[in-house]
Amino acid sequence: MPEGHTIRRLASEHERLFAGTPVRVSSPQGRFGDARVVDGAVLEATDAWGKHLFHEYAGGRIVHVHLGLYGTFTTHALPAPTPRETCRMRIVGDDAAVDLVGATICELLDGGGKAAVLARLGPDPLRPDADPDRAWQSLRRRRIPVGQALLDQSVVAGVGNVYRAEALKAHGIHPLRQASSITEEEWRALWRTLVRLLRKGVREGRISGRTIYRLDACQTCGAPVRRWDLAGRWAYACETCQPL
DNA sequence: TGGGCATGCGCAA
DNA sequence: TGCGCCTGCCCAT
Repeated sequence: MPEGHTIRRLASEHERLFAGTPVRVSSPQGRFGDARVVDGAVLEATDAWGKHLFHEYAGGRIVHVHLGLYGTFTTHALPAPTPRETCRMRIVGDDAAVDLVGATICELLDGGGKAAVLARLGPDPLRPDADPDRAWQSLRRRRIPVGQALLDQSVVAGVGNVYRAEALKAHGIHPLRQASSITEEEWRALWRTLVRLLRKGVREGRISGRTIYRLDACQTCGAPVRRWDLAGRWAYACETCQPL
């Protein structure tokens, strides 16, 4: 379930479990060979930006994780069970262990590497320092549908298919409207909704209260939900609530 | 019990 | 443009 709210929760949990103490880091599967570089190091802090998670170790070593579509972290009490064969990274601390499987990215970076990742990302609605105007400046120049632009992580970071569908629906905006046609007022309202929905997702640990995403009928008016392929991802709209 | 699908993204072709 | 990643969930059988 990895949209931005999931990553934020993982960052908080991992910081609570491990921050300030040395941890054992390994790669039972073997595909994260650089695990040995941080094995035994102190995890100083965690950070989340959009769908990207960072474990920041002493000495400027940073482990960067992106879960992709079906990567997951699981947390175990100690003693941790034997890791499954596909476990990309295991972290063991004083009180708990976490296992990572199925991730798209699990790599070692330095500060410059992290900066390069962040440079490709737009503002994250979950971050207090996020600048929605940066996203607006980016959005208004795009000659693509607004639904496509909202999934572009260089415009806004952390929004996935569910939040895209629900946020546009909440404001009666059809996903196929041109990004450049969105007014500044509409964008500010959309941003506030993204902040509200993502924060709710962090609080609840899941995305609740869907009104169109993967539903047959609009929960507002009962009209059938239209679904079509938009740049390789399913898009959803109630064409009564969101006229084009 | 097993097939299909997906809240994502990078890369090869 | 389509595949690989390699899991969890839902649904048909």
